[in-house]
Amino acid sequence: MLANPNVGRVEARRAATRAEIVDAAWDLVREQGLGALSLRDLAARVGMRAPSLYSYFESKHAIYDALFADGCRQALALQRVDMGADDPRAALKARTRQFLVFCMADPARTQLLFQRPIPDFEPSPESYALAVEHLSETARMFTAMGIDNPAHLDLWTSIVSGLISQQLANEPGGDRWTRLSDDAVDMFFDYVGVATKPEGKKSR
Amino acid sequence: MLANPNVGRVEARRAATRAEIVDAAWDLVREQGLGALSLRDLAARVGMRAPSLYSYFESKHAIYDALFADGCRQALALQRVDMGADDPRAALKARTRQFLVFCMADPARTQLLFQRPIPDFEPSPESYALAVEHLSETARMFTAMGIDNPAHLDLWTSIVSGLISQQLANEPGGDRWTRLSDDAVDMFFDYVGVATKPEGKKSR
DNA sequence: GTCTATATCCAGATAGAC
DNA sequence: GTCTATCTGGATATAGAC
Repeated sequence: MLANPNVGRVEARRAATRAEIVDAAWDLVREQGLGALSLRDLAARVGMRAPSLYSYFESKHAIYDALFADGCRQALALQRVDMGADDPRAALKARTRQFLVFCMADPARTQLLFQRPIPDFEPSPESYALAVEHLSETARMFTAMGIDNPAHLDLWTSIVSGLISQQLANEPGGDRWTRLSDDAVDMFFDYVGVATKPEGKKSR
Repeated sequence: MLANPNVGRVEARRAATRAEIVDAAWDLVREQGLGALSLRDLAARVGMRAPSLYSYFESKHAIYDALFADGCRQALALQRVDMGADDPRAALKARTRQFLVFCMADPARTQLLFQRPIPDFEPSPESYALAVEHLSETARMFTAMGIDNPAHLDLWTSIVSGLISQQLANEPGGDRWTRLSDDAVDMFFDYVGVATKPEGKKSR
């Protein structure tokens, strides 16, 4: 068989259109909420009619799944930027603030990624793997800090998710709960008893 | 005007039917989720047709509102049972366990009361007052324990809501997070620094 | 690939007879 | 108060022309 140089081009075009649809879907759910996403509106956003979307996604669930995967990749990318803090306590504070900003910046995305908002929607295994990787990354960070008790990791994720859910449910747009971020880290670190500064690391 | 003894009877009948509808609505949302509540199904449960519900509630939102108020009253009733613990730490542990059982027993109710699950639904002022009362009751308990910093109350509500949201979102029916209840209380109490046993109170 | 047209189904709410 | 019948509007998804 001969190599067909058009195959790559046409596939790239398709991928670009899919990405355009996903971006438009983010816009819609940001404006109207996760549940309000309709294929009609979404198609209109990208200059199509609803049935044409089926050329790119086999169902509405597949679109949610693409959003889920996309959101996971955004969260992972954020998690990989270096925060430049050597002290574990300061590092977790910085990381937590960063994560809360990420979550508050787009409540619909937060809902989709970290809550269970769409009835009958479950991410595909491939997308779910991205979510697992996000948690694994946190687990690695905890191990590096000397926190190896899985229950402590669960306790921590629930603290963060509590700040987020209270903020979003009771005062979206405000900071009554998110501003407790540093206090939450202190409370948690005091409880699990990790050293605030590993001595003899910073200066050589 | 003469007093009409039938007025009371007919109103009582109406209230009873309303209560019957609310109970049937709880059954439905427990089985199928909050969002799946439809007037047709609800009417069928109580042996009616959908339009007849409008004799008892002026809209679907009014039904959600009645559910919200009813759930608040359940939570308030629970909050008022004496837990028989004099030590603040033990008291909060007992109270928290009780609250988590209440929440896990009916995830749909928990969602309705403590999250923001129905688009465009906001409880009426009268119903919302019940929710405020529930929080006030917790605040009173905290004051009695010597915790008067409002930020600490917010921190606590977010800890509890975090345990609940993680448990419901990631492992409904399990106890991976709810079993951290006592640890959470210890962590919190250690941080806010209240005395575990107020001395000279127990024996007189 | 995209369209029109349609199938199918569902929802909440209202009109008016009884 | 309850019903039938209907209004109005929405949804996802499919068939088939172009």
